[in-house]
Amino acid sequence: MNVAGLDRNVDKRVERSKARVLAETYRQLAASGIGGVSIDEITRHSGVSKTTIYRHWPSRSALLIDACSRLGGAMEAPDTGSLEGDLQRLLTALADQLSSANWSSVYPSIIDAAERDPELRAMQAALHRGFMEPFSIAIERARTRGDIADACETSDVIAMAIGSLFFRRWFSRDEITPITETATLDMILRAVRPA
Amino acid sequence: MNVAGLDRNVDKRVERSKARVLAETYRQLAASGIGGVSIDEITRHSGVSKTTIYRHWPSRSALLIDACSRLGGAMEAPDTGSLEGDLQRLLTALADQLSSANWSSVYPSIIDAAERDPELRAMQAALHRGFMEPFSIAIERARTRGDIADACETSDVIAMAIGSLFFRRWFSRDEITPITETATLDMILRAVRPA
Amino acid sequence: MNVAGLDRNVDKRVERSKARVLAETYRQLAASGIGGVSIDEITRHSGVSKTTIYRHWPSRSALLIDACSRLGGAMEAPDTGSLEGDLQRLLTALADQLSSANWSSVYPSIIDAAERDPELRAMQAALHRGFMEPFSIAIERARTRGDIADACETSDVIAMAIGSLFFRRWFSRDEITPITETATLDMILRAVRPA
Amino acid sequence: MNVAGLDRNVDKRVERSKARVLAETYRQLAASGIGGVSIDEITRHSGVSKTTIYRHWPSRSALLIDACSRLGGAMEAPDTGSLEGDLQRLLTALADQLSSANWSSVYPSIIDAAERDPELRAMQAALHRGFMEPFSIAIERARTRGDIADACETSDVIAMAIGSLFFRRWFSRDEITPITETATLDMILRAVRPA
DNA sequence: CAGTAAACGAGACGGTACGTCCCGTCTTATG
DNA sequence: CATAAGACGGGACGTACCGTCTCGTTTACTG
Repeated sequence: MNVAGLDRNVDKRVERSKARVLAETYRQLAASGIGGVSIDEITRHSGVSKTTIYRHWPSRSALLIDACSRLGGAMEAPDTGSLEGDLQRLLTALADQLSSANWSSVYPSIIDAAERDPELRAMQAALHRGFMEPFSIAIERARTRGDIADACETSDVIAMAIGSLFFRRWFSRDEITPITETATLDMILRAVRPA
Repeated sequence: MNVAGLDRNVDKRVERSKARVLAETYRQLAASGIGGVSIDEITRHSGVSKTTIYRHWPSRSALLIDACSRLGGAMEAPDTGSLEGDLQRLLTALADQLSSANWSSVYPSIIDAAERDPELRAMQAALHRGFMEPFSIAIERARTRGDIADACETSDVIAMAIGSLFFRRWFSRDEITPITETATLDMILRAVRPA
Repeated sequence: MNVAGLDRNVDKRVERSKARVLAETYRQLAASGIGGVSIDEITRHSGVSKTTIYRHWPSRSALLIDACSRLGGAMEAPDTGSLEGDLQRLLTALADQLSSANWSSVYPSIIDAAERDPELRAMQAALHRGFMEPFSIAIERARTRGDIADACETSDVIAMAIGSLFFRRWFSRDEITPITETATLDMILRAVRPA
Repeated sequence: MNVAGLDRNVDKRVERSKARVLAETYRQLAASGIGGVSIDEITRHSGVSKTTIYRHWPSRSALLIDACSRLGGAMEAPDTGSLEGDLQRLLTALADQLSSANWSSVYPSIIDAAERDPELRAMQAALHRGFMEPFSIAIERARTRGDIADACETSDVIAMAIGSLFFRRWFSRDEITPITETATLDMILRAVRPA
C-alpha cells in the first residue's frame, strides 16, 4: 500500500515480538546448538507467547532457519594488490571467526539439518555463497593479474582454503591450539603459483 | 572365570539384541541423522524392548555413540611407491565414501553433538584419527623419500586434503556433481613439491 | 475478576476433560479397585491425553484421592421422632449402599492406601465424618429426649452401628445373604436403653 | 513316597529359600502393605533369585496369599465362667492386636484384594473364621447358661463386637487414642442381656 | 479521539519420546 | 536338580517438548 515504505506496514508490536524471540533463539543456539532450541523455553524466557511465535514463524524449523540465515556476517572482499595479501586478510578473518564466534558452534547443526531439510539446505547454500564470494573475487582478480596457474580452478582453491580451516575447527578437537592460517596460506600460494 | 573364552561369556541373547538394536539404529541414523533416532521407534521396529535397550546402553546418547563409533571403516594405508599414487588411492576412497556412504550424512550430526557432549567429542576424535592415520603414514613415507618440501607440515597437508573433500560434500550443496579428487590431488602435489 | 461468575472462570475444556477423566477413573475403580487404576488406561479410554491429566492432577495418587473424595454421597439426618425410626432409616440406607453401591468395593482400597499415605488418610477422615454425622445427630437428638442411657457415649454407639454393617460386608464373605440391619437395630436399641 | 514323613521330601534348600522369601515378604508387608511388596525387591534383599521364588509360588498374588494366611495367630477361646469375663479377654486381646500388631496395617490390603480375587477371598474367609471362632464358642457357652437373650443371634453379637473395634481402628483415624474395649464390652452386655 | 481490527498472553489440548521401575518368563552356568 | 544370575518383552509412571486451539485483553492504526 505504502510504496515508499514497505516496512512501515509492520506493526511495532510485531517487530518487538520478533526481536525478542530472535534474541532468545540466538542465546539458546549459542548455548546448545540447533537441537537445544525449544519453543517452550523461548516462551518462558522471552515473554513472548507460543501463539505469537507460531504466528510469525510456521514452525520451529522456520524460526531456526530465519535465525541462522542472519548469522553470516558477509565479509568484504579486500583488495591489497596481491593474492597473498588478500588471502591473508580473508583467512585471518575466517580463522578468527572460527576461533571465537558463536556461529561456529552452530554451523554443524545447520549442516546436519540441511542434510535432510530442503529449505534448510537452501538457506545453507546462501550462507555458504556469502562465505565464498570474497574468496572468489580475490582469486579471480589474481587470475587476471596472471598470479594463478591456469590449471587451478577457482572453486578448487576455495575448497582448499576454507576446507582447511574448517577441518581444523571441527575435526581436530584434541588440539587446543587456536586456528591459524599461516601454514594454509603458504600451501595455497605454492599450489596456485604459475609454472 | 572362564579362562578359555573371554568373549564366550557374552550371552547369545545379548549379542542378538545388541545386533538388532544397532541395525535399526543405523537405519534411522541414515534416514534422519542423530536427532531422528528414537528409542521407542527402535523398540517398535527391532522387536527389542526398551528395557533391554537401556540394559545395554545407559542412555540414548550412549547408544548413538556406540553406533557411530563403529562407522569408521578404517582405511588401509596404501604403498604404491609414490606420493601421487598413495594420495590418489586415499582421496579416491574418501571421495567414494563421501559420495555414497551412509555415514557421510550422519557425520555432521556427530560434529554437532560433539560440539556440546564431551563423550561424543572423544568418540569423534577417535573416528577422526582413524581417517587421518593412513594419510599421515603416506605423507611421512613420502617425506623420507624427499618428495615433500620441508616447510610443509604433515598436519597441514592432511587438513588441506581431507578438508577440501569435506568442503565439497557439505558446503557446496548446489552442485550435484559427484565429489571428485583429481583437482585436489593436483593442487596438493603442487603445494608440497620441494623447491 | 469476574465478580458475577465465580465458577464461570473455569474453562469449559477443563471441565470437560476433568469430567471424562473422572468418569473413566470411576469405571476402573469399580472394576479393579484403587490398584487397578492406570493413567495410561484412562488416556486410552477417555480420549484425554496423559499430558492433560497431569495438568489437572499432580499425580496418580492425587487423581485417586479426588475421585474417591467425591464418592461419599452424604446422607441426610432423618427426623422421625424416635431413635428407633431414625436408626432404622440410617441403617437401611447404609445397608443398601453396602449391598450394591460401587464405592463399597472401593472403600477397602481407600482404607489400605490411607494406612500409608497421609493425604489419603485426610481424605478418608473427611469421608468418614460424612458417614458419621447423621448418626451423630440422630443419637444426640435421642439423648436430649432421654432415650439413651447416660453411660452410652455417642461414638461408641456409632462404632457399633456402622461397624456391624461393615463387618458383615467385608468379613463375612462366605454369606451371600444381603446385608440387613434389623438384628443390628434391635441390639443397639437394647444396648442404649436407659435403665 | 515316604508315608511317615511327607515333609521329609522337602529339600533343605527349598525350605531355606521359602523361609527367606517369606521373611522378606513380611518385612515389606509391614512396611508398605500388600501393594508395596515387590518380587524384585525380595530378590534383592533375600538373596533368593526370582526364578526360585516363582518356582515355589506361581505368582506374586500366591506368595502374598501364602504370607498373609500365616498371619492370623488363632486366639484361644477363654473360659472364665462368665460372658463378661470371656468377652473381656477376647476384646482386650483383639484391641491389643489392632493397636500394635503388624497385620492390622496389612489387613485392609487383604480385604481389598479379596474384593476381586477369589483365591484371596477364600484365604480371607479362613482368616476370618479364625477370628470369629473363639467369640462364637464363648457366646454359645453363655447362651447355654441362659446369659443371652434368645433374640440375639450369635453372628450378630460377633459382628457388633468385632465390627466395633475394627471401626475404631480403620475409620477413626483422627483419634490417636488407643483402641479400648471397655465401652464396647458394656454395650454388648446390655444388648444381649435377657429380659 | 473513538472504534475497530490486529496482535497478544495465557494456557488447555492431543501426541510422542524419554528414562525408570516392576512383572512374569526364559536361558545359562554353578554347586 | 535346585539354585543364582540375569536377559527378555511388556506395560505403567511422570516429564518435556511440539504444534494447534480457544479464550479475553491490550494496543495501534483509522475514520
